[in-house]
Amino acid sequence: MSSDQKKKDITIYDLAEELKISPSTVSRALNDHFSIGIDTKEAVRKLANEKGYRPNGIASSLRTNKSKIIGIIVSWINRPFLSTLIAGVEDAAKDAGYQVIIAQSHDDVTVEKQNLKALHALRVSALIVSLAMETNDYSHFEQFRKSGIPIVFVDRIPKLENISQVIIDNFGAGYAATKHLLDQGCKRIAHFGGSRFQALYEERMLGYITAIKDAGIEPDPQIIFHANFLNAEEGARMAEAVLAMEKIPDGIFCANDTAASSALKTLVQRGVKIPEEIALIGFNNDPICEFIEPNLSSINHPAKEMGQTAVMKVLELLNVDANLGEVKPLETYVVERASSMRKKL
Amino acid sequence: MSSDQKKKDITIYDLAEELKISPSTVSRALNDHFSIGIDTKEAVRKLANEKGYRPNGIASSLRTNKSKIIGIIVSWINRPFLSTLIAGVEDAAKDAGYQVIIAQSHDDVTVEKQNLKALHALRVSALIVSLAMETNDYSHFEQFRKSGIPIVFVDRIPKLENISQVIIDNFGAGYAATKHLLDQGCKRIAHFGGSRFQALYEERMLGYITAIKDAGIEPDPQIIFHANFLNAEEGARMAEAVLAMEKIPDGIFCANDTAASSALKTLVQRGVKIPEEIALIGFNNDPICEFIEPNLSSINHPAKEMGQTAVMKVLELLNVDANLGEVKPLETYVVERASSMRKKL
DNA sequence: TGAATTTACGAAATCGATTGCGTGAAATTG
DNA sequence: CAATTTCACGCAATCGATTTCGTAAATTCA
Repeated sequence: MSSDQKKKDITIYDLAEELKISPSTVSRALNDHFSIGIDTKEAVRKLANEKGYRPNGIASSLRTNKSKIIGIIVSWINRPFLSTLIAGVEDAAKDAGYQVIIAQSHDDVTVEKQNLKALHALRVSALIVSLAMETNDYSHFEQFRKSGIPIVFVDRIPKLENISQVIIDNFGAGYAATKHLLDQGCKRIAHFGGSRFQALYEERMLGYITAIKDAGIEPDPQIIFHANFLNAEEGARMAEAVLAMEKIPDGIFCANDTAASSALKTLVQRGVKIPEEIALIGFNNDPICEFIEPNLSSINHPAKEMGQTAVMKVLELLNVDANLGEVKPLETYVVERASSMRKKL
Repeated sequence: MSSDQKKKDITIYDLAEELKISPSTVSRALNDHFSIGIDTKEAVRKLANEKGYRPNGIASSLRTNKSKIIGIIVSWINRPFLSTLIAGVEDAAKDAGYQVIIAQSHDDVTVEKQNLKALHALRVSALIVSLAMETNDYSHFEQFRKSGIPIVFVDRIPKLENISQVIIDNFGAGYAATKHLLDQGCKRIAHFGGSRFQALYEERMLGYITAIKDAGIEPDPQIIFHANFLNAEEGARMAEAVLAMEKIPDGIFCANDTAASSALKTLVQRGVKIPEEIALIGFNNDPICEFIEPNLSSINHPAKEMGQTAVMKVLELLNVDANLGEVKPLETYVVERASSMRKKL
């Protein structure tokens, strides 16, 4: 009610006028340009502070064609893994003076394209993307990249050459998870995998298959499942399918914790003894692992670190000295918990 | 490697030149202005499409002083409740043609202020804020509001008059949770509450106290705890404190699920029978409730709906017909699960 | 048919910060 | 002391879309 007059923002022109100098000088003073005298700089800063001057990022962006905004597209932000990744991105970005703008693809390629358009219109400085589950055509990104805006893919990356990416060693992780079950004495291990469009699930599966073979066991296609979203329902569904088999597996490697938790719950409800009858290991090391009973073994996925690394990549690309390429996957490791530990320590 | 020349974006000037009309006409045509002929509009749209024209949101923002961006500040985006709320905001915002930019305060007032500055510089159209835990001085928001940018507070709101907010009936929810425990036969109910700076925790506690009194029981300050962040560690710590008491409570109402889960886990580990010896109910209805054993009773908190409602409020304020005020709290309800159900159905 | 509208569009200013090019004055050099 | 450099700063264009103020041409009205 009081003085609700929309106070006009004060600009460098206001400062210039008051100090009897030119706007250019004010601008340079504020940006600590070398050609401006120290006293002038001081005076400008002081007044700017007094008058509560706030730079207009929009104007700056228009002129420089850089928005100081990093766009990020993920499927759903309210998944533990992705929200933690975003948290990492936001932290690292803030340190570098960037803001983060988010968009959800809802795992829908069409929406992904729309997001891309919207973020392009905003002239984001760079883009961090985790693909929608079924994205297997990447032309929309190509178009984006042509306008010179760096794109860094995380986790769910396209099958393309010459792109910037931050990933983990999915093959190795899949191998390690399976090896862990084998070490626990499992002889017939099922795999709950994700969409075959996503390289990362393919890799995990390959790791699984390789580990099986290395143990002298012939992989059985019958016990390799593929779910598109690996959500709770599908986890339960695959668990039911497993129980309905003649030769019930004695181990399950599930490519994500959401589905694994659901499967675990279903199995327990059916009276299956975990890990004695079926040993289970998930993927991601979501918080839920430590709360579900029995605690769920998993593969630790450095979500936050991944987000931070992606920002580093972005910064690297934003500077001219872009030394692309070096794809060094982040470290993962098996987190052993009750759901898979047949051999007590 | 191929044609990596940074293609210059095409502008309305390019379109204007090619069509031998003025940029103003192009602009109006694209915005479906009434004063432009139908054929001209068609022609412009067609060419714009062919040439792959993308509006420069930045330029538009500068001119109109509206960014079509909604800023959102929360403590940590990787909390189930908040990430779901943000998901709701993003969905509703997208439908209205807005993008969402996020910032994390990390529950630190200083960071919250920095976020505010950054978002102001970007000239966000509006702001949606959930306060940092310890924020009890609101002058930084006042300053922001003076520049005419609407702010809608969600969940953790300031103790101020005349603000836009989206909340739940925390008093009622606290009352209901406590009443539920009383109905289950609890006689001595402890409360794990949050920061006293936050009205919402105060309200929940008041609901708790009122319910206790209504049942003819005198509230005991000894069993009312206050945690600043209500995280896992504090949940465990408060559980330990409870067990160390002479007169151990037979019920606990915990103001958030993260702490409640941790407390539950601790209690189970200590051999306490849940719900027979201690009945427990949390708050938020996080996904974890259905996975922890025994399943955790909770208060359903409509996170997504809250986000969507906040955007509606924003839209309302962005139009002139701002009918402020009508603070109608969203609905909550008790979700009964094993952790509190002494009386089997 | 002359006057009043309506239709369809253009010229140019504007939003606020940045920046290439210049310039006068002081400082340095030979 | 003349010739250069170095300093410190101003002018004006620029980024791309929007918008106010006009205006010529087409249409309608009396």
